[in-house]
Amino acid sequence: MNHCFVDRDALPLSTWLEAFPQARVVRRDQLVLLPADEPVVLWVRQRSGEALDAAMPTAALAAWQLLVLLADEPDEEVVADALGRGASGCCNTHAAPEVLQQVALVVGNGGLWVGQSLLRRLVGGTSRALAARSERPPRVDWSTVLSEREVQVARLVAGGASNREVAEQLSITERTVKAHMSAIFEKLGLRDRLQLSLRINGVQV
Amino acid sequence: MNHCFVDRDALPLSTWLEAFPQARVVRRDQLVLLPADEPVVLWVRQRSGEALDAAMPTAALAAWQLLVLLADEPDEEVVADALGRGASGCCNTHAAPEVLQQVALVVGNGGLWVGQSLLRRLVGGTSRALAARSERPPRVDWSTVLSEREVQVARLVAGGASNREVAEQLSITERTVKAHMSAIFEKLGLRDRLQLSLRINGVQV
DNA sequence: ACAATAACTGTACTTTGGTTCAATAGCCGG
DNA sequence: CCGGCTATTGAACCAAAGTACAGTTATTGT
Repeated sequence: MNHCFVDRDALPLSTWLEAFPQARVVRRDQLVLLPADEPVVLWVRQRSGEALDAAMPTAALAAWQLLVLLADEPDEEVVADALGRGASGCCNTHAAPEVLQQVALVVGNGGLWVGQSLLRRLVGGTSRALAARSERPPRVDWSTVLSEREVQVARLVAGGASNREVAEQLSITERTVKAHMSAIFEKLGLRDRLQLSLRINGVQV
Repeated sequence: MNHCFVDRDALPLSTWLEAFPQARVVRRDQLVLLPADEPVVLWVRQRSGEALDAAMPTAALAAWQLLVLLADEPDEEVVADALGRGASGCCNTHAAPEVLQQVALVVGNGGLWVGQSLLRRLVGGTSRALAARSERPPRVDWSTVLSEREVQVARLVAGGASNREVAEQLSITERTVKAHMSAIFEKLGLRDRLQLSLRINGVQV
């Protein structure tokens, strides 16, 4: 299976090429120039604020072309719209390489991939859901870098918990939570809890 | 893949251990103390008459933690609710070992197990799923609720920027950034920038 | 036995985040 | 024209986050 990333500019994210070193990267207006004789997954990026029309090709997809939407800001309506236009799936633009490979596996075998969190929204459920889980596995194995306790703290913080809430949850002092946080920042080279959240949830580097 | 059964008491059913002899069994309050360096499926039991809140963990799930609800009395609404809270599936508490293994296979590979009836509904098309969604308490669409400027601030903050960085980026005062943030929190009913990030990045519902 | 690591806590401090009082100015629809 | 919305900013303030320095306890490996 070949892979082709389609973006406004032909500037691939490093994660894309990590996932598929052989992948082609083209601008949107060059999409029609692709060779048409081989099966390919088109990874179409929709940037922040863009309408779906701007990203999705207007031409019909060939039978051997599979399309996955890479959304900078995933949104269930956009996903539903994309699926309605023939896309085989949707995931975050900044998803980790392993996730992209996983998506490719599912899509390549005729499946649909919409990401667990997004699918969950389609299914329904209460709007005030507390569970915060990314459909992406951690980008680096920070579980090996961090100690067991630090990972517990990091998990809670990444889910939106304050230091006090973490302290209550783990039955330790808020001071100790801070100590763990400082160690976490030091080890991972991060600045604050928001960046930690982005890292753990695989949203960003 | 490891398996951990979570119940009010740490008393596993025989079928559970038949399906996964290596499985761990813990009480609900011990959930956060689990080792964090290995992928695991959490089999959370909801006993008869219990609310979902009693069974489901309040803390955020890590990316490598998958959650399957074991319901003593499976109910379609409960299933939808559980999925909305981050579960990867739901089946009967007393399901046969082979069924549990089947569920584990699907869930472990990133799929959702929702049982035949609910699944059939989803296959019916996303449009119907969306229609069903619109009947429930509406989840505010942040990009339409916020003003244009607020959206700009929100995006930068969600990406990890500090107030000062946002101010520089938009050529305004840090004070103004704060004003926008307050308005954003008010409109979206959020507590701080970390929750805003989770909302915007689609990690949280 | 000893070094190293992890977990935990205290006091004190600086920085950042967020709110509460304001206030000024522009735009737009009724 | 005016009421409402938006953008902007100030000063002051409180709360939370994060750092610096210092210390105890337990465990583990050499």
